Amino acid sequence: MDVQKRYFSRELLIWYRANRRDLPWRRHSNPYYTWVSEIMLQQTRVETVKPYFERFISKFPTVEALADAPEEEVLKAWEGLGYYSRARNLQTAAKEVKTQYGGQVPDDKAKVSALKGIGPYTSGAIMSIAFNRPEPAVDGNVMRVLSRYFRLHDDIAKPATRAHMEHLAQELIPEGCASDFNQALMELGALVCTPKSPACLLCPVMEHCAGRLAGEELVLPVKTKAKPPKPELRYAALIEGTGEHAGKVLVRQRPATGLLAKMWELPHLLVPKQAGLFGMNEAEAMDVLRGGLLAEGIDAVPTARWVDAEHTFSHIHWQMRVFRCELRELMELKDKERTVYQWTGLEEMEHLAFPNLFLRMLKDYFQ
DNA sequence: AAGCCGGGGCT
DNA sequence: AGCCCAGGCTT
Repeated sequence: MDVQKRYFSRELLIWYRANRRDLPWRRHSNPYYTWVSEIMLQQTRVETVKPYFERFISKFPTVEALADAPEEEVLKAWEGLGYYSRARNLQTAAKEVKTQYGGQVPDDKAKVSALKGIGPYTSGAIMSIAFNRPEPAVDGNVMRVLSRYFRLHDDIAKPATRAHMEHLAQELIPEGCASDFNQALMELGALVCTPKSPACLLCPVMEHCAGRLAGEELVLPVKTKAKPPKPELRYAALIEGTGEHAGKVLVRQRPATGLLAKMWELPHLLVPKQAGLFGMNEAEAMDVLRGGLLAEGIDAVPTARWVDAEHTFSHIHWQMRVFRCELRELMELKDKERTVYQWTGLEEMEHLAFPNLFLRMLKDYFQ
């Protein structure tokens, strides 16, 4: 192995051992903790994950506790984190680990990889961090670091590039130090070799960083851009209860698959784009909403605009206009057309999982 | 290979 | 306000 590689592995390990962050999932060595943290850390920052991880582990301290929990509780514990299929896959996998492996995460790459929600990165992370096995764990941080240090111009959005990086990353693991080294690589990407303004002067491997020496630290890694999200206009209804439902709001549960699966929301409809409806006036908009609600068995009259809200997913941009509505009549709502409706106040919300968009609107309404 | 899945931080 | 970040699954 050449000097540049040896130097990298040695210096990075030394740096990490002096600079590793004290994180909740690093306080004890427990494969279940490693697993939960790695799933939460997919697409999510450390600072965001910390409080979720603490709450999640106190609610579900073991694989078995997670396997045996009601699904709604798991989803509720994930509320606000996003990518909710992660939570459902994690529980599915926990049931598998409970029944097939006696509740112990197996020290076996093939078995770990076969679990729901665990792909090449996460299996590598679990095998290396929890069991100190010399497996690569190549995430976005690692690809950025390696692209820069070795001055690789391959597009990191391409699967073939990831395969190359995995080979390189495995080669770099110092004998017997897979756990620390893989964490060191990711730690460097998170703290020093950051996407926007890398702190090269603080970097333990700056001297042999080919990207930096070529003055290319800001153009690396090369990555094709994602398509912009598709805009969607939606009209939503804030239907306030009366009588026995006074002080509550009508909410519904989303279908079991697809976007925001099984999460709760305000009733709303997608405004068809054809008729140039983006420029619809208020009265027309309320008419459209009234018709949409009626079609679901809700006889409610929109009375006034309440708030506008925007929310961007990776591929869709929601522009939502919320109207206050007066309820005239409610048909049999429970399980109607397989859609579950419920009146909710702050108390009921404790048990229903909402995406952040609606969570914020409802908290705002109730406070 | 491309599209589907949330949410937040930085400038 | 607009840009960027990013694993795994499904098609």
